[in-house]
Amino acid sequence: MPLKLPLTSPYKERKRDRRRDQVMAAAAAVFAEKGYHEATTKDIADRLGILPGSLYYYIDSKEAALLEVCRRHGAVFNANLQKLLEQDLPIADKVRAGIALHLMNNRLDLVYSFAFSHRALPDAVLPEMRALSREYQRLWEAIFRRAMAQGELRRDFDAHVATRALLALCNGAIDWYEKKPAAEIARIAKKFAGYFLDGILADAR
Amino acid sequence: MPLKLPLTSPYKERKRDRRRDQVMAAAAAVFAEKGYHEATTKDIADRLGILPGSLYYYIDSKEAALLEVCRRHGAVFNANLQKLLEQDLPIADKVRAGIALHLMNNRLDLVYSFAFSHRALPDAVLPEMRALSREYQRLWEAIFRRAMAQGELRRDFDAHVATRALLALCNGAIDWYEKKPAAEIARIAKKFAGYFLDGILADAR
Amino acid sequence: MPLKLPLTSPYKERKRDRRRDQVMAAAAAVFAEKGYHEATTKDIADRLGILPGSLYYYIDSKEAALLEVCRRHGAVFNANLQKLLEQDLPIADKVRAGIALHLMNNRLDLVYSFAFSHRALPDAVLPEMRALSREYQRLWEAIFRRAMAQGELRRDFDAHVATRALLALCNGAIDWYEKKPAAEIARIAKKFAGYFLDGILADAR
Amino acid sequence: MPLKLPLTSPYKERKRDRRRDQVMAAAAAVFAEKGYHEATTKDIADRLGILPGSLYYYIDSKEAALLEVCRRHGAVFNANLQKLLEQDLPIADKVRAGIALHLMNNRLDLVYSFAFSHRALPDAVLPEMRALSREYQRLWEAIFRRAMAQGELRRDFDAHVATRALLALCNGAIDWYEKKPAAEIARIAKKFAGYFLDGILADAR
DNA sequence: TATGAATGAGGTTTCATTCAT
DNA sequence: TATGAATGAAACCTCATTCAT
Repeated sequence: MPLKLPLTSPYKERKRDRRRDQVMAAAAAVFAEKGYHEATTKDIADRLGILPGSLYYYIDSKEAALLEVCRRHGAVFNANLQKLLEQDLPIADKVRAGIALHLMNNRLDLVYSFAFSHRALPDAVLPEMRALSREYQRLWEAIFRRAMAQGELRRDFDAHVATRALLALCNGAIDWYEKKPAAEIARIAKKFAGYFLDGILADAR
Repeated sequence: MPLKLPLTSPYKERKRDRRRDQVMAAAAAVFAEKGYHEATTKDIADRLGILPGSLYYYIDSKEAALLEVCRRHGAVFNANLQKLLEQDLPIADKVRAGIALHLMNNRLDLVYSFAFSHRALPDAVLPEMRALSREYQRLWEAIFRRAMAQGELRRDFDAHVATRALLALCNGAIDWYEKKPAAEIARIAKKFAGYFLDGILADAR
Repeated sequence: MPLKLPLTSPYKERKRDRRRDQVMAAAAAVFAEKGYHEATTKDIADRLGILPGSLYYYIDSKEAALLEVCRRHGAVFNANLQKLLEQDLPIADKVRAGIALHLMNNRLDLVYSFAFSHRALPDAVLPEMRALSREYQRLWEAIFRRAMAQGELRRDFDAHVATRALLALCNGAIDWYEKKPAAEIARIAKKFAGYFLDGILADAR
Repeated sequence: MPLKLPLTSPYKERKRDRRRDQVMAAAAAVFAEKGYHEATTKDIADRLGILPGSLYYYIDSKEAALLEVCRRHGAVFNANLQKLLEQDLPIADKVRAGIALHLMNNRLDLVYSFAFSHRALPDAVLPEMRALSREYQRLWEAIFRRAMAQGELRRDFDAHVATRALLALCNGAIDWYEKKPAAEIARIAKKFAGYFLDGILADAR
C-alpha cells in the first residue's frame, strides 16, 4: 500500500493563504464601501469572481470575516501609531504625521474607522473592536501626554478629549473625502491638522 | 335639513396628529440609534407598543418615515443656525454656541447627523438630505465668512474646509458621547470648541 | 317610565336600506372595475366617503358583500332573460335583444359577468354563482330550444354549446369595450349578434 | 501555465436552463390557474417542491416571472398564427385551424389568454402584453383581409370586430372547458368555429 | 352612524448559510 | 476549489376585520 502523504504541502498552504488574503481584502473593501450590514456576501463574492457559497470555504461566517479584517487592519493602525510614539519629534509634526497616516490608511483600510462608530458593527465583534479602538486612543493619548510633559501643549490640555476630537476629525474627513483623489485628501489632512494645532482664530495670540 | 358637520373635528385632528408625532419620534429614535438600515419596523413598533403592520396606519413606508423625520429635524437645525448667523457676536461665541446647539439637538434629533454620512441613507432620501445638509454647511460658511470680513479669523482660513472640520468634530462627538448625560456632553462641547478655536499648542504664539 | 318605543321606525329602516343600497352599489362598481380580489375595502369605502371599518356596519364581510351584489345583479339578468323567453319573436330578434341586454346591463353590473369566470371568485361564493350562472344558461338554452322546435335553427344546432359561445362573445365584448361609450357598445353588440346569427362567410349559401 | 477553463460547462448550463424552464412552467401553470394576483409565490414554489424564497434563485421577482412567461408563450402564439397566415387555404379552414391552435395552446399556455384581459395583469407588464396581443390580433386581421380580397367573406365584414369576436369565443371557451379532456375541447372548438363561420340560423340561405 | 386605532394573517423578497457534487 | 440548489429566518408591507368611542 502506498504511503499516505500529508494532504497539504507547505506550498499548497502558502497558496491557500494567498487566496485567503484575497478573500479578506475583498471583504475589507466591501465592508469599507458599504458598511458591514449593507455589505452582502454576494458583494464580496462578486469581487472575487466566485459564488457566495464558495466564500465559506475560506471564512466561517460574515461576522468572522469582519472580525479578521478588523484585526488585521487594526494591527496596522496601532503599529503605525506605536512607531510614531517612539519617534522624537515636535508634537506638531507628530499630529500632522498621525493624521496623514490615519487618512491614508483609511483610504485602503476604511473598515477600521468603522470600528470607531459603534453603529454598523454586530454585537459579536464589538468587544474586540472596542479593545483595538481603545488601544489606538491610548497611543494617541500617550503621544499627547509626552508632549505635555515637555510643555508643548497648553496647560488646560485634556489628552483624552483631544484624542477623541482628533479622531472625530479624521473619521469625519473620511466620510466626506472618501471618493476624492489622494492629493485632495492630503490637502484636507494638512488643513485639519492646522486647525487642530493652531485653531482658527486670528493671531491676537 | 341638517347641517353637514365636518367629519373630523379639530380636536380629533389634533389628537391624531399627536399620535403621528409619537410615531415619528419613535422612528427618529430608532433611526438615530441603529441607523436606517439596521432599524427595523419592529423596533419602531415595539417602542410604541404596537405591531409592525400597525405602523402603516401612520406612515406610507419606512423610507417615507425617514424622510419626514429628517425634514422635521433638518428644519430645526437650519433654523437654529440661521438665528445664530443673524446675531451680533464674536465668532468664538458663535462657534461655541453653534457646537452646543448641534450637540444638544443631536441628543434628541440624532437622525439629522446621519444626513452628513452618506452611508446609512437609502437612495430615495439622499437628494433631499443632501440639500438640507448643504444648507446647514452654507450657514456655517456664512458665519465664518462674516467673521473673516471682520478680521476675526486667520488670513489663510478656509471657510469650506473649516466647516467640514467643525461638523466632523460634532458628529464624532455624537458617536462617542451618545449615551452620556447632558452635563458631560456640554463639557465635551466646550472643549471641542476650544480646540477648534485656539488649537492645542502651547502659547509660543 | 316612558314607554319603550321600537328602536327602528319603518322610516328609519327605509333610510337605512337606502344606505345599504348605496354600499352595495359601491361594492358592485368596485368589484366590476377591479375584480373581487384586487378590490379593497378601502376602494369601496372611498367611493362612499367613509372609512373601511365603517363598511362593517352594513356588511358582514367582503365576501358577503360580493355574494349579495351577485345575487342582486344575477336576479336582474335572469329576470330579463325570462321575459325575453316568454316573448313571441323570431330567434334572430331574441338573440339580438338578449345580447344587447347582457352588454348593457354589464356596463353597470359588470360584476355578474365575473360570475361566469371561475377565476376571480372566492370559493365561498362559487356555488351560488354557479347556480345563477346555470340558470342564465338554462334560460338561453330554453330560448334556443324553442326556436329549434320551430325550425328556426340549423339541424345540427347544439343549444348547450351555442349558449356558451354566445356568452363567450358577450363577456369577451365586455372585457374589450368596457370603457367605450354606450353607442360604440351597441354597434359592437349588433355586429357580434350578426356574426353569431349568420356567420362570416360570403353567401355561397 | 494551466489553461483557464470556463467556469460553467455547456452541460451544466443546459441543466440549469432546464430547471429554469421548470420554474417558468410552474409559474405559467399557477398564473393560468389563478390569475396573476391570486397566484402566490408559495403556489409556484409548492409545485416545484421548494420554498418560496428559493424561487428567487431563478427569478428576479414575481412580476419578472410573469413577463417572461408571457413573452415565451406569446411568441409561440404569434409564430403559429404567422405560419397559418402564410398558408394557402380557404378561410374556413384557416379559422378552424386557428381556433384549434388557440385552444390547444391555451390548455398548456393558458397564461397568454390573460393578456387579452386587462384585468389580472400588473401595470409593469401591461405594455408588453398589449403589444403581443395587438400583434396576435393584427395577424388575425391580416388573415381575414386576405380572405376578403378573395371574396370569401361577406361584403359588410369588419375584420377588426370579427377578430375580437373570434378571440372572445376562444377565451370564453378556455374559461369553461379548462379542465375538460382534450377530445372534448376539440369538439367544442369545431362547433364554435362552425357558428362563427356559418352562424346558427337555419338555411334560409 | 361613523371614526380612530389596532390586529394578525399572509404576501413578496433578501440573504447568510449549508451541502452534495 | 468551487458550483448549483436550496433552506429558513427575518424584513417590509397589505388588508380584511374588530372594537371602543
